[in-house]
Amino acid sequence: MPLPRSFYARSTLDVARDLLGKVLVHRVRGATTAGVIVEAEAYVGETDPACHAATGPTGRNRPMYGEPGHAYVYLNYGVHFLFNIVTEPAGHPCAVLIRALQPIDGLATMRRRRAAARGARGLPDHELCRGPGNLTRAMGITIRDNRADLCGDRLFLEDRGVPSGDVAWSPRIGITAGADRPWRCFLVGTPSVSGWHAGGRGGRGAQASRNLP
DNA sequence: CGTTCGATGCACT
DNA sequence: GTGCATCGAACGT
Repeated sequence: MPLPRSFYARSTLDVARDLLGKVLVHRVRGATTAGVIVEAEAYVGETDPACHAATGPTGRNRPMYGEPGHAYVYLNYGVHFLFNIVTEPAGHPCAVLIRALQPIDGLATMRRRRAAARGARGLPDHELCRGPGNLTRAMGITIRDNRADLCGDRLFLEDRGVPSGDVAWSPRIGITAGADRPWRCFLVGTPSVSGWHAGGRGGRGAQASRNLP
């Protein structure tokens, strides 16, 4: 059962944190894939220099200005689709980037898609949806899913009561502008989480906390 | 281990 | 024409 739109129509940082432990489900051509969200990043409106809305409304970022609970998907580096979830009431151009999943349904489909893309074969389960570009590939999410209503029955999120572990916040990965804002959150100790972990090498300031940054 | 770098498409200036 | 919210192969230490 999809999460209600009210779930998304809240503060982006709250939604990002609450998405951890929720399950992303994609049904396409009879194949279902699903995974638990273990890592996400908040992009918070026109005043956030890393947010696509920092330049004001454009053709690309238009979905962010619309109703919450919709997908914002775009092609990045000409290679990878990145999947975002639009948050906050319409008119507030905010979204949460999903960066990693713990796969739970359709592992064989995921493995086939990853292998078809780059010939990546024999991947361990925890690498199938590790990283924002990898998870869209494994889940079969493409530009066709841009603006999809996540309150429908094709691409949606649901609460399966997965026990959520400790949450940590850190700076966002792969950006330059706005790199000082600790708006990446993840479940500590989950092998599917991309990049560096709290307390991991580099010690780049991840804070273990259930609270907001 | 670590860092660099090419692939590849398109939105935006 | 410039610059990416990436990935992983290839190289250096």
